[in-house]
This record gives sequence, C-alpha cells and structure tokens, in this order.
Amino acid sequence: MMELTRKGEYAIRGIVHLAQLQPGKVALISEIAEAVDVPQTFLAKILQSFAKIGIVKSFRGAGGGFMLGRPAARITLREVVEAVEGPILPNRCLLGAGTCERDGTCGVHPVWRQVQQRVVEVLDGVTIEDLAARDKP
Amino acid sequence: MMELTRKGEYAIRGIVHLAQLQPGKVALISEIAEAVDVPQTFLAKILQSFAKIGIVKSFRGAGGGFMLGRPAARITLREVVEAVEGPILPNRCLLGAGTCERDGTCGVHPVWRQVQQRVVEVLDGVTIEDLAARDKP
DNA sequence: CACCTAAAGGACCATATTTGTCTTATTTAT
DNA sequence: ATAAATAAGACAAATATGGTCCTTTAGGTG
Ligand code: SF4
Ligand code: SF4
Repeated sequence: MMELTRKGEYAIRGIVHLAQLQPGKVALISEIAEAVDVPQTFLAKILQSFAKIGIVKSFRGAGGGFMLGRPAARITLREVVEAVEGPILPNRCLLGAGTCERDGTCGVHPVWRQVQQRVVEVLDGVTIEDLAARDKP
Repeated sequence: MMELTRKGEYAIRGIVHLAQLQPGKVALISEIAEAVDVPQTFLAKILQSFAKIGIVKSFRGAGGGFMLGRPAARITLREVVEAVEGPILPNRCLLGAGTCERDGTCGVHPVWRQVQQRVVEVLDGVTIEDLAARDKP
C-alpha cells in the first residue's frame, strides 16, 4: 500500500542528479537518463513537467538541456513527489467535505487526515539538497 | 498519491460495521453490504479474506454469516488495511536489501523508511473498537 | 434423507492506470 | 542553413482496479 510509482522514483532520481552537478551546469537529458538509469523519453516528460512548475529550467536547441530552477535547498521532496504523483491523499474524502456523504459522522476520516499530515511533515522536511549531499559517494 | 483503494475503504467500513453489532451477533453479508453501501459480492470477497487470517469468523449454511474473530479492541486499523492492500510500503526498496542496487548509498531510502514508520505508527494506534465507537450516531 | 440457506471459490470482464515508445514540431547556437 | 536539443502529442502493451456471475461446499431443518 501507498507505493510510489516508477514515475515518482524516477523523478526524484533525476532532480537529485541535477542537484549534484556544479551549480549553473546544464545537463543533457541523455546524460541524466543514463546516469540515473531511467528510460530517456520517460524522464524527459518528467523533467518537462518540472519545468512547467519552475523547479527546473530547460533550454532548447544546441547547447540546451536541464538545470535546477532554484537552489536545491529550496526544493522539497514533497514538491517533487506531488508534482508527479499528485497531492498526498491517503483517502479521497480528504479532498473536501461532501466527497463522501459519511464524512460528517465518520470516525475513520480523521485518521486519514492524520496520516496525511505525518507524511507531508516528513516530505516537507527533506530538501533536494539534503538528498544530493547524502547520497554522494 | 498513496490513495487507499475502494477495496481498502470497503474493508474498513465492513469490519467497523461488524464491530457495531451486539457482540456474538452473526450478520448476513447481504445486510452488511447494504448497511455500508458496498457491492455485495465484492464485500464478500473481502470478508472471506479476513476470515482466512482470523480477524473475522464466518459460518456457512442456514443461520450463517459473519462476526468478528476477536474483540474489536484487539484488531488494529493497520491489520485491516494491510490485509487487503498489502504492507505499508511507500517504496519497493523497503522490502529488503538488494531490491534496488542503489540502496547502499541512496539518501532517499531512509526517508521512505521514516514515512513508513510514521504511517504504521498511526494505523497501529487505532483499533476497530475506536472507530466503531467514534462513528456511532 | 431431501431441501433450503449461506458462504467459498473460481472464472471472467470492463475500465483505468502505469510505463513506456514513436513521430513530429519548435527553438536555439553556430 | 543546419544541426542540436527539448516540447508536444499520439499511440500501445502490461498491469491493477473494481467489479460480476456461476458453481461448489457446508450447515440447518423437517
Ligand atoms: S467512510 Fe469515512 S473514511 Fe471512508 S471515505 Fe467516507 S468519510 Fe472517508
Ligand atoms: S534509488 Fe534509493 S529510494 Fe530509489 S528505490 Fe533505490 S534505494 Fe530506494
């Protein structure tokens, strides 16, 4: 239960790799994909979606590639995960009142809320910088 | 991300309903399914899987049905969820060393371990009795 | 015993999601 | 111009989800 998909796993690997390069360096998707062992076209989509929300920057054409959109210390693991997997949502009913007609009296509802909070807490507390530093050889 | 499936949601509703009946009472699947608003045959499969691991008891034939296999106070939400959704596992690599060849140096790995622990902690801390009591009218 | 009741088991199926690939634009540097 | 890259979008195989339906087995009852 609660498994991260490949997409999520790949997304993290990709952005952590970017954070391990010298700041300002632009990396080719082909290089990144090989380094983190992810199918190139798949990773391309992921990084493109990151570009849309600004956590990476992309440059087209000759000399192009990808780099971080802001300092790794200001990108949280939560942002990365939610960007590709959607919000942390242990149960649909957390979306808003009325999603489940039982939510008024339901005793389970608050438990999911708590699970959500705990997970968010952990993921918010980890930055890509932390990860990049920790898993260097 | 991390969404409970219908099966998980239904499983909880079903067993909480059982816990709300008078102890010892045997309930028909048809009654339970209607009460908790779940397709009957689907719920039947779920309760059958519960019967296999002992958290509910089932009786066949005339006068048969389902009841809890042990006091609601000794059935945790975690057991119920894991019974139908599998272990709480935010990432495959938590299964064991060697699942991912990067797990030795990987800095992300421990984060997932922590997420797992937090979630397990919450779900272990809630019993079906708690839920049954809380969501009574 | 015969018969009814109810769960158990298994085959099946429709739909959605995951995990990609491939092709065709665009953009940019030289 | 041309070559180098990403962007966008269509497509598709594999898997997971969310069920249904039918037959079998077990247990009561007269
Ligand atoms: S029954 Fe409770 S836990 Fe389940 S979806 Fe509704 S509000 Fe949420
Ligand atoms: S790279 Fe790290 S987090 Fe990802 S699967 Fe491997 S060990 Fe786990």
